[in-house]
Amino acid sequence: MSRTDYPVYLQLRDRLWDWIEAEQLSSQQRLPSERELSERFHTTRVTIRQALSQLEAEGLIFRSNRRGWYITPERLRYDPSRDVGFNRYVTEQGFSPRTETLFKQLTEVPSWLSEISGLDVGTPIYHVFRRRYVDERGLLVEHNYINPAHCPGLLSESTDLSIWQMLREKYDLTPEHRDIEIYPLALKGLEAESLNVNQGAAGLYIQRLSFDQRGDFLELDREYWLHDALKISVRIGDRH
Amino acid sequence: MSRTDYPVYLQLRDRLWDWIEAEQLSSQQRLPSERELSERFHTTRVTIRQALSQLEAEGLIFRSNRRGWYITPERLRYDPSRDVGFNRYVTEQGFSPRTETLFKQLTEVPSWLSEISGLDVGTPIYHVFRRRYVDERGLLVEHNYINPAHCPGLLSESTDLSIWQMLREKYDLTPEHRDIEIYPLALKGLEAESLNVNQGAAGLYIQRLSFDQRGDFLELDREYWLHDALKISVRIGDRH
DNA sequence: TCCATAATCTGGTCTATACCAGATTGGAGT
DNA sequence: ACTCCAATCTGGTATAGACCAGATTATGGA
Repeated sequence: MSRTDYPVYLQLRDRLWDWIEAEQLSSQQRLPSERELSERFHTTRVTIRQALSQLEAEGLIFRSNRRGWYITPERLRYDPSRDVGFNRYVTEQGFSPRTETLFKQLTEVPSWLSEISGLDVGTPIYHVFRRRYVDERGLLVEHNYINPAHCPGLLSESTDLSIWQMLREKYDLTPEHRDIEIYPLALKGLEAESLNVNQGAAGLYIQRLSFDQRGDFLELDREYWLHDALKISVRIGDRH
Repeated sequence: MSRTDYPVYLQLRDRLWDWIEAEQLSSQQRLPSERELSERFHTTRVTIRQALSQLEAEGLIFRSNRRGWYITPERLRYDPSRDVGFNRYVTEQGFSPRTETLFKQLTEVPSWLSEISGLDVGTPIYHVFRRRYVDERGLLVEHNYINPAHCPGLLSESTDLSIWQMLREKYDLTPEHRDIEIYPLALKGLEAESLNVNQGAAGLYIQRLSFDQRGDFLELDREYWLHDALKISVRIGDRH
């Protein structure tokens, strides 16, 4: 029934898919090693790796550096237009969240940030770098750049929870409008290392630039997600 | 100056990047063949392909099936929350758009569409499948499912321009609210073939589900974009 | 029991080679 | 000039092997 000119690695993809279904492997479970799979399916490691990469691109499996291949959990639904914190999203969907602050510092506005925020180069700015987990899988890393003019002393607070909740409750800050950018990219450098993926792994970039009522810059959020980790879901035009 | 434990294919990536800059290759220009590059950089074709794939993931170059590698054009800015037609977007940004209708038909609502639209299974529905180009590069394919109850005779119109414009001007239809979903996926089957990319090539999926004031289903739009083709850009909360 | 270390297992990288199929090109014949 | 077809060029697929580095596991001594 299968087309004979169908490449071996795509046939293997289908057989692996079926095998995973038959074995009822579930979220975060480990597959047999590449060597074992290549024997079981009578092919070479190179070809089995091509098939595995295919399933990886499709989001069925993911790799953990030099540890093996695992079944990808369900995507997290995510609405970047809302201020709801990450932790609430995750728990609402029945997962367990965790946030790690990798570093936080007071630094100076670089030129690229000056261009999009309107702040002068060299102005003080908070910079927080965090990693977020769902069910102990690191799904994204996030850079927050926050205008200290509106929230002095922020860095002495804990940043392992929602920054927006803190800004709202402690400093009475709410964004009036936002510029959001989203596009696929390759995870590289610090972001790839922090997420324990290969250089060039597929990712999704989400940037949120927030301003207050006076048009002053409040915060910039740059998120780097694993490509298979989320499903953006937004409702537009519904006021109730 | 380079770390000695840096893998060869990443070093090659850097050298290729520099070489492309030095040669001032620009949008849609072709690179030398893989065999030529592997000689020029004193390595094998397999390794040069790894480096090329890296640059492909980063969006610097793209491949055209069995023709060669080309420089990726700038990303198209795109706001899926607005009703502005594709053609207008593209021309506003200085590119030339083109749309091809691959097929259009009157069919029946399948179960998956019934679940998200609220229409009964088997209800008549228009189905249009189109391919969109920017500067003669096919960037996306798109499935439109339109409720014929609101726009009888739509299929006899030309569908090579904006469907929304037609719905608005000819049938006085405007969506009251929309559910939008966005996530990265692998392009497969019909979508991969229509875009002339390999099975499993990285892509971005955008789905828009539109309802009218009464909450009736108007239209479903499922777009499959090349991963390097667009940058989603949305402004939220700004009423002026 | 604990901890340091060695053996082992895993995916990651790389070479060298071969053949295939689709796309392009060049030339012969009209 | 034009058309058709064969030669050639391209990336795509596949084999068989090798070695590396990080992660895990087993082991043996304190």
